[in-house]
Amino acid sequence: MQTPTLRDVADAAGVHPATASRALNPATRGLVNAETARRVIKVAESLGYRPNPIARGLKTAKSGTVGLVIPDLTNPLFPPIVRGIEDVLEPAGYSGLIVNTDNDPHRERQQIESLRSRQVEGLIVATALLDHPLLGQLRREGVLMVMVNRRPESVDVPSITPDDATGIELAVRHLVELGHRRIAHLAGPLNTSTGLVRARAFRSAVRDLGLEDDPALVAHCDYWSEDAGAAALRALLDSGTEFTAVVAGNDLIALGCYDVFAERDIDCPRDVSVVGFNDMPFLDKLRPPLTTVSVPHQQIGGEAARLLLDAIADPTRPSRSVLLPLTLVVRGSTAPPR
Amino acid sequence: MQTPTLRDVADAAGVHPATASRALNPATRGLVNAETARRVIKVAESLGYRPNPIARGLKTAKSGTVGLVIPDLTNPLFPPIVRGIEDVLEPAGYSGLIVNTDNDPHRERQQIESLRSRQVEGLIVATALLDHPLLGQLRREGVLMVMVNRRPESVDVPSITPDDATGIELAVRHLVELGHRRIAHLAGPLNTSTGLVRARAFRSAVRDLGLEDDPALVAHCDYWSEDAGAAALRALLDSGTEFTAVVAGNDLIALGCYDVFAERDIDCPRDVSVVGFNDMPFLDKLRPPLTTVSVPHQQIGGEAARLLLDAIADPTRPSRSVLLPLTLVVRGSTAPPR
DNA sequence: CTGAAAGCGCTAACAA
DNA sequence: TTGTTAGCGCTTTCAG
Repeated sequence: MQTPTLRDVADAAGVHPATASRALNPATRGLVNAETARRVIKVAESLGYRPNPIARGLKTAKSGTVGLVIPDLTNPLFPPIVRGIEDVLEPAGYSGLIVNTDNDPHRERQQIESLRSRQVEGLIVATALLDHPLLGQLRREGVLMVMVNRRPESVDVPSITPDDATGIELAVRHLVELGHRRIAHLAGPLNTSTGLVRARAFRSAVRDLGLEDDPALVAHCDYWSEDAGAAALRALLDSGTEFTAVVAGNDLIALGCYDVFAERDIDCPRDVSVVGFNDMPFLDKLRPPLTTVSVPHQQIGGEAARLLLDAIADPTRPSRSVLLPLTLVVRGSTAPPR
Repeated sequence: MQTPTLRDVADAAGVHPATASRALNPATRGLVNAETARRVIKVAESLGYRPNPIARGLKTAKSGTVGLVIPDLTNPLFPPIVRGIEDVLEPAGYSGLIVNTDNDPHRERQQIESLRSRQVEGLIVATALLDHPLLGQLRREGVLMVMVNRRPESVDVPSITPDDATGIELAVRHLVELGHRRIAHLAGPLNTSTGLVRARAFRSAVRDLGLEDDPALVAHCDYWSEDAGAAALRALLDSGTEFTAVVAGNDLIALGCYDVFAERDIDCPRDVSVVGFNDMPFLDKLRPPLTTVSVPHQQIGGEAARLLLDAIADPTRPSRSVLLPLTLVVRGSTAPPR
């Protein structure tokens, strides 16, 4: 036998499908005689009835799904975020449809198209391209959205972001307290909001802590990758600029530094200290274990999902944004300068 | 205006909705006058029409979704698998619904329930519990399934698995060629098929390569975790059994060994060589970089998705299983014994 | 409190 | 080749 439908339940219970529907839906159960309701429920159970959310969705125009737009699930940043999202969506009866954009605007457009046609009720967007025309367009078309890890500049969209500025300050302060005076920054790509925010935060932290704000101490990476980090550090080293510590734009960039250290026989942390950003898994297994700013990714995902569910429940509610506090995890890659 | 429906397109093109439907669907386009078809398509485009797969699904009893059942997305094993799956599903017009079971059988049951009620057309299951009664039940109820990373013993279900046995042999052979004679194995949990297969493969590889098959050289880990790996290695060390190399059940267990090496001042690879399994990201950044058996996770995911799509296309096709070849990645954690 | 009837958006017979 | 009709499984008016 096929999976039973509402009709089957109604027939078996000797009621009209509409009555069965009301009895089975907790929200409308009150409209029905308690006795009848009980009977319907029992029959439904014995038949192994499970409502078909697709059919329900067709009627109610709610799909029970939301789209998760991420660059690449394979980037260790995202799995915890996705997990945090799912853990909040699931008990609310929602599920997430993941798409990977590889940061390709064309692909992103396409994927979002596809999500919309699948009738997602909202979007959680974790792609980091700045100034996206698509963003405003979606906004205007009334697509509910929450931004993760990035605060849109021009558009009024709820967002949930780590407090990057404070995180960077934590890193710089830690180095200053160890006695460092010449601290370099390997900034992430400046066309990403994260890269920009962290680079700005670095310079103001340096000034606030009474160090000289020397532009020569900031190098830029073209990508958030080990290779780009290594290249930037090499350039910095080759420029002859003196420094005793590095604040990397993220952990991958910091890993690139490790490669250069091996290559040039530089002893970390004795010659140079390094601080990363994100606290990816297994950083404690590196030699030396990487000191880094820890970002609560799973919590970020959870908050994002909550924000979106709120927006779905009441689309008129003004858009709220959340800034999550970060912590510094001190490990072995930082030490006093010698 | 709301998003246009097929009706709107039909009206605007001056045809019946059914005609519009035929014109828009590539599969049935042949049934319609080429001229008319072109017109309908143009109108659809200009209106920004996008078909509603939910409504379509209600009619055709196909949801265009498949369920991905994994233990925990946060485990670095799974993101590449999921990515591989999505990359195959997407061009086929399908998308994946991910659920995390945390290896809790109750939760798993529940999640699969929920997936089924969402009308997924099939399941890709990557959870590793052996001998699952649920499995047979689903099978009997005609749920299409593909197993990833594990070959179900009793039930006839298509599966796609890495060739663990050969992988282990690769590892053991490498160590033997380096001159090791007393090689230990830190086996994963024996209630997982992976743990079992690798442990068996280890013993037969040892015999095949002419070493003594000493049971004292095999220790068992209760979990696939660093802590369990560390505990197992400590126990082995404390037992007084002599060995110069370790084949770890997976990379996490190998990482646990690194912790013990640090703790007990053991020099890897001079005192003890270690081989991992899986080739997780960033293993090359460890000190020493971990030699490990590389598993093509993304490809595994892709194959699994293909298998499932095949089964969906023709459910009567006999179930095929795939064994993917592995390679050994030699890094710095293995060296001749001293 | 319950039933009747209509319809969400689409597709698949069947008829013309 | 196109239109008609019916219906996927469910919810939601509106009567009764």
